[in-house]
Parts: sequence; C-alpha cells; structure tokens
Amino acid sequence: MKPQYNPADCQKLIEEKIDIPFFRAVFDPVRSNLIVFLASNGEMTIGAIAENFPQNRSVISRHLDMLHRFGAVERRKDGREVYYQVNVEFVADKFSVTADNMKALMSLNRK
Amino acid sequence: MKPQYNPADCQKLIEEKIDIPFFRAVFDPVRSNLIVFLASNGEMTIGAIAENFPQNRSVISRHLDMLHRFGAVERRKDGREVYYQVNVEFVADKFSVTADNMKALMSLNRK
DNA sequence: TTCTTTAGTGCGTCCGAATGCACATATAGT
DNA sequence: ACTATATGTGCATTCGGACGCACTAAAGAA
Repeated sequence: MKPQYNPADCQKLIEEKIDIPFFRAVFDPVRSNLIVFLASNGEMTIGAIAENFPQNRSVISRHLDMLHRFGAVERRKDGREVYYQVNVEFVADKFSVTADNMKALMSLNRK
Repeated sequence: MKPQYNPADCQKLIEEKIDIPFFRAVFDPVRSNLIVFLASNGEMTIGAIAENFPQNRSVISRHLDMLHRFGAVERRKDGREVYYQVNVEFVADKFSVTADNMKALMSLNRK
C-alpha cells in the first residue's frame, strides 16, 4: 500500500519545520545542564564553569562550543578568558516555534 | 567562585520540568520520521510501515516499541497484526508544556 | 624573554545505541 | 495438524558520541 506521505517526504517536512540537530545538541544530559546552569548563574568563563562539573575542562569547552555553533549560547572573549552566557531569547523562541510546528506537522492528514 | 545553582541543583530542576528521555527518543532521525509518517498516514501495521523505510522490519518494530513506551504512539493489536498511530494530543502537549517550562528555567536568575 | 594561566585540539578509548540476521512466538487459513 | 504470515527477541557487529589525557596556542605577569 502506497502511503500519502513517504518517509522521504516526511524527512523533508521535518527538516523544514524542526531543527533536529539543535535539539539533539540541547537534549544531552550535560549540555542541558550547562544551559540551565548558565541561565541561573549568568555569564561565566569556561574554567569557572568546568570547576562545577565532573567532566574534564576540555570536555566542557567542547560542549559549550557545540552549543555556540547551534546558537544556544553567546561567546565573548576577554584576554585569554572566554565568557559564555545563554542566548535566552533564541532558545525560548526555538522551543515555542517548534512546539507550534510540531502541532502543524501532526495535523497534516486533516489538511 | 560558588554558583547560586550548582549542576546538581540544575539537574534536579531539569528532571522536574523537562522529560529529557522522551525528547531524546523523539529527536532520533528515524523515530521523528516515524511520528510524522504515522501522523500523515494514519494508523498502520508494523509491516506496512516498515515497507516504506530502509531499515529492517525488526528495527522499525523496536523503534515503535520505544515510542510507545514513552507514550508518543498508541498500539492496537488485531489478530496477528499490530497497529500503531500517533498520540497526537500527548505529543503536542509535551512540546508546548516543555516550551513553557524551558522558558521558566531560563528565567531563574530573575526570580 | 621567561613563566604562568586559560583555552583549543589531536588522538585513543570506551560505552551505548542502531542495525540486521536468524530464530522463536503467535495467529490465521487450509 | 500443517503451512503461511506478522511480530517479538537474542545476539553479534557497527557506528557515533562522550570522555580524558597530553600537547599546543594565546595572553597576561614578572
């Protein structure tokens, strides 16, 4: 039986409407913790952040870099220190927009 | 420097507000595709679904089982066939509630 | 310049999750 | 009972990502 929408179609629809790489980055145990940690404590350097986490500093550095590549955090360099803070507007927007898009995606059959 | 909220605190807050295991299940490339595929095509059997995906039927079966354990899809058995369909209300709710909770989590410092 | 501190990077290891095959189980049909 | 079809499961393999170590690069201090 041939479906109305095949997986290739769905894939395309999903990619247009949902930033899966972003959410895969954010819904990692350490990275989601980093986001809330930064949101509650404000701007901090990598070293100061890493002091609070069990992972090696290099690991924290890489996690923060990934979050930055996806726009979830902002980076500011001052001398040899690098400060990070959460991009609250961006993250909040991603979540609310995605909630709406997901609802729309699940109503395709009614269109 | 001692933070206002340490990672253990954040972890606890996150676990209360965000169902990370659910979203880690949903934001898998194959499983997100399955959800949209099912949403657009309506209730289908495992076999019929698997015909449309490159993965082995047993793999699709396991993915659907996982989505069912997390409440994202509903299962109905009829004879030897098993029908799946998306739990639209549940998924839509998860997304909108989580969007709100995430916003709240990122405003902790302003409380 | 030399020493110290902070952050980035290459690389090997480890662990969990995805995958497919083969087989077991269940149900329908003859 | 026998056969065919649909699904569940054990198991080995593969693959990706997290992790830590060691080293490099950059920047301030002496």
